[in-house]
Amino acid sequence: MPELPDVEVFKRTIDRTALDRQIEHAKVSDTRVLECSDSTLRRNLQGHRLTDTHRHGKYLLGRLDHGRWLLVHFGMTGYPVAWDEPDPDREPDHVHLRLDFSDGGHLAYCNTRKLGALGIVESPEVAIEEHGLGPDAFRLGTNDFRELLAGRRGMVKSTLMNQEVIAGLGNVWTDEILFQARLHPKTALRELAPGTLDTLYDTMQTVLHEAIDFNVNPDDAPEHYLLPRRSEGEPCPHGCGGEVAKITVSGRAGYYCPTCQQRPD
DNA sequence: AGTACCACCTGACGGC
DNA sequence: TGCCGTCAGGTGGTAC
Repeated sequence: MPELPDVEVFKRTIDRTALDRQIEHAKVSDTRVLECSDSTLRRNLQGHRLTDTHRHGKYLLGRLDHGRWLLVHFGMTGYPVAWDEPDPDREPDHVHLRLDFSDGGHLAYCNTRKLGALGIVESPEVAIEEHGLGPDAFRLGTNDFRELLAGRRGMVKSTLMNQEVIAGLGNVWTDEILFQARLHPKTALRELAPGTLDTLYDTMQTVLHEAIDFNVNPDDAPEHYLLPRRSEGEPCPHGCGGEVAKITVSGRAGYYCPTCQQRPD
């Protein structure tokens, strides 16, 4: 599930627990998510420090003190875990990479489903280029947003989820944004008035920032959020009296309120 | 260009 | 209890 808000929360965890700490040892325990060799990863980490992090969409990049960057993608089930217990083997489940700091702390990359990525890249720009990512959803203005979507003929949900257009939105947060903007997921972009696109942009910014503020924890979401009600038959969080329904858009399961989110016609 | 579907992978959950 | 099918959902590839 890690999308932009989740990865931003992960970034803050890593900033708080790992920056400027000497990496004494890097242990790779699962090579299936590596985009580089095991030895390249270890060689670039051991004896070095992370000095800064940068998030682009769902990717997290950590600058190392030699200038190259650690690239991390969390896939659907990835997350970082930091702990300070002296015993490095008391680690969480599904660890793929564990960093042991010289002062005794640890940071692990965990990922149950092994759909993710770890690698070493020259720069964030190179990584963005190689993965064909559009601009990050937080680093574009309302004019950029309108221009990026202008001339596209797809459905609004599919387009927002397309990382080549805008980087950061996945299934869950796209649904939330469309619910709050009261747009049907299958609305064709070309049907949207420019003013509606501006509203959609504002909603996207608001929802993503709020999500980070409540640490992406569904239990802490505001009352009017769809997030804790992502299943068929749940009462509409806008209180319209309708029920949450499931819809398939481009092969992805989406949730929405058929009463609040009508297709324009 | 856009849609649809599959594969990757594994844990959770519902049905019987 | 326990097996089994289905779902989850990010990315990437293919077919149309």
